[in-house]
Amino acid sequence: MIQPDSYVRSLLKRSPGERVTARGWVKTRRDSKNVHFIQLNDGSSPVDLQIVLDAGVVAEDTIAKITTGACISVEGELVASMGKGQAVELKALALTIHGTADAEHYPLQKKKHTLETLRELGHLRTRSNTFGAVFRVRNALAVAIHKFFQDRGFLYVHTPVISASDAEGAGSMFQVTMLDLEGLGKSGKAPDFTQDFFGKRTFLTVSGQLEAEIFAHAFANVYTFGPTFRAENSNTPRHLAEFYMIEPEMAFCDLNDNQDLAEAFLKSQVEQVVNACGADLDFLAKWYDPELRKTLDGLMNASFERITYTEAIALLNKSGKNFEFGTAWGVDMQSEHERYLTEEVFHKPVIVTGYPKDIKAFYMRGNDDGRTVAAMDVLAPRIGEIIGGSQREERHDVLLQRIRDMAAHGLKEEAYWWYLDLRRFGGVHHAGFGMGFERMLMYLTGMKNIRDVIPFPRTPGNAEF
RNA sequence: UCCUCAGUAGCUCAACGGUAGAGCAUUCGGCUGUUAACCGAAGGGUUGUAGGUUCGAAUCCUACCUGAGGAGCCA
Repeated sequence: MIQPDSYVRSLLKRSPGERVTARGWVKTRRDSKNVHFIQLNDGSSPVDLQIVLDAGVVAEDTIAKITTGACISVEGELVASMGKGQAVELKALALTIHGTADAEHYPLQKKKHTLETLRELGHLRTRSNTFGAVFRVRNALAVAIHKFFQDRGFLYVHTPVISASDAEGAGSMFQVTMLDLEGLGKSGKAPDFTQDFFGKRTFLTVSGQLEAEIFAHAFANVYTFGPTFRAENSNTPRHLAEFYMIEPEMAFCDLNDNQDLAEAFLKSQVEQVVNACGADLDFLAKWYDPELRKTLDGLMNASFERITYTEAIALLNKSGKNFEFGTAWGVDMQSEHERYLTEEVFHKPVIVTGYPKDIKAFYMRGNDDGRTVAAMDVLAPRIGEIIGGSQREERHDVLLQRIRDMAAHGLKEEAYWWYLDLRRFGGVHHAGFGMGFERMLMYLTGMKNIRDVIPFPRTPGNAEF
């Protein structure tokens, strides 16, 4: 295997004269009369290692097999480069071909492909420059998120993927069942879920929040970071059926603390990724979004605007803009409204709080005015809502009444017995939020389709690879 | 799910009612410490699928499939 000091990333920083072995996949080969140049990449760096292979070091028929996509090892000596574009290069003394890539059939060229084409080559797109950069940033972002919370003493909790409850009280969930669907269909009988694997209907989770609240009532500050699933038939560049979500939950926390944390969280992520993946961001900026660095700097340096929903509606009403959808108090804001606020009014992230309770989830804490809840949405330029959260309703009687009021929407009091118990025994004011991992990655990479920031996108009609 | 646009060579695209083309890739040849190298030649197509209109359809019409953008739902 490749040792830490032998990744291409490391080799590029080592000194001329060192004897090393490089391993990886060939990006391209250029031939001269007396010398061959091979661009080698092992996924560790957006910059390739240039291999210099003098004529005669390996047989002619071996050189013919060193084509784009082939996997090779090269032993040699690092030397100062005679050409421009790299400080050091590897002068080959011996070369091994592990796997050839028949040039007539290998689908990746050294030329640029469209992202749509690469999406259909999900098993090979990982070797492209673009997806190398994207997935290194994805890795760095995951590390940054853990570091942010770990530095603050948060406990990382794994909430269940299979769940019997629906955190929002509505929404489309993927059902998990071992019942014989084919047999049921033929018999015409209704399914009996008491006979199913878990003895009740179960689904893939849409959120770990309710379980995270359990942990917040014992560990104070906790966070989840795992996959979530939505069976909605959403066909947009911003939605996936399977995506990753980060959900911190904090006891002794009100909505102001929650906003402070969300803002610090977003800034920390950008700062850490900028520090860890500068070369990748430069590559992405060059090919996909010239404004990327400016956007990221803007987020790090801006003080997020904080307004109430009521103020937001007032701003929209007096904007003079001809929106496709009308704005009125009590109606949720549309994408165009959110974009107007972040992109045209404030030119930076905006935190909107105090939404009407009728358009928000049952667990959000009721405000004293009786008609709004302590909810918050963080809206960012270009991608819209990146974080949604709230202070939770910690008053047992208020929460119980809210659940009963929403029975018509399918909320079952008995299903939330343990959630209500948290308010009966040692309850405390608490708050939290959820952030879509891929949405944040779109922001960081400048990628405009969410399918290009997750290794294997799951969308309606597509579960290839 | 709704609206709009697009499916032509391996890839990126042109031709928009009258003989289907280019660049890149591939193969072959040449040249050069090259930088998504360069120069020359060759091979490569039932124009997404199924119907229809027409003397004639890649081009017009219908349905379906696939992809993209916008909307809704949301993270």
